[in-house]
Amino acid sequence: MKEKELRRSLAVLPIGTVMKLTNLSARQIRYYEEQDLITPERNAGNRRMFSLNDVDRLLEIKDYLADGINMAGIKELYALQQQRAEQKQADLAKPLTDRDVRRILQDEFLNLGRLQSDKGPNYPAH
Amino acid sequence: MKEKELRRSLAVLPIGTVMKLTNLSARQIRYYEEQDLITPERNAGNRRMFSLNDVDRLLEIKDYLADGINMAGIKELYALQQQRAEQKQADLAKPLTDRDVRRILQDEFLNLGRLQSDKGPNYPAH
DNA sequence: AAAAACGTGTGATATTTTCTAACATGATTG
DNA sequence: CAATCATGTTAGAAAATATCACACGTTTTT
Repeated sequence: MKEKELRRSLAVLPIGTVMKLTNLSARQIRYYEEQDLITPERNAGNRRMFSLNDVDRLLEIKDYLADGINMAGIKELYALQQQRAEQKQADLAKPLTDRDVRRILQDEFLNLGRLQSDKGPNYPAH
Repeated sequence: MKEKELRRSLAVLPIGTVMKLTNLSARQIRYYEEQDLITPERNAGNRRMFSLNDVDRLLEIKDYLADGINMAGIKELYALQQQRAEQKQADLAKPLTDRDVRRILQDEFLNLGRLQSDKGPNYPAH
């Protein structure tokens, strides 16, 4: 699935194509960029070049706008989404620190203790 | 798989993008079109617009040329390939005519007859 | 060998596309 | 009502692309 993501993020489309694909005006597309909702690349001649991901996002933006959400709201949505993605990435990167390991082990011992002693008559099932 | 094919045949790329993607010069790309090896679409302003399939084909053409096949040869290859695709399509469209059915049945009967009589000592195995 | 055909590079010129920047505008919103 | 939002429109400049013609080194034909 890595190759596909690469393809989808390749900046190969000029604004004219994106206009047709999204039914947005050049003005709208540039404005959304100004609002940091998308960040198309630039080629050597300063022309904006868009990826399929950009097109997807523009279509999303259209939907959000149709739902009455304004630019600021959409930007906020993407910021949150971005944060969550980063967190997930970080979690994957270093799955367990030493502290995590110690904490987890300690928890297990605590549970062990609880299971073998201290079982009163109303000890919760399982 | 129909949606994917649609995407791959969408003419969305300008020649500049295709040049980068294929490492071919504009001259080469236009010449290959002149030789009917590709047929990019044109937008309202007469600019060539290419699909991902076009890019694939251009890369193929590059390979063929590197292998020493000339334009005419490549054109022939594609013509044959095209013919086979059409035939396959036709076969799928009307899988069996009445005549086919009768012929196939007759073949089976013939084979039956051969199996049950006429088996000499050297009858081929299977 | 001379001539012709191939595949490509290059240059000139015209047209189209895209860029930025500015001003305009109807619809909210404070 | 004044300000902000989201978009349209226009102007002028730069970039990308189109066609056409000529050049040129390599095969292929005659």
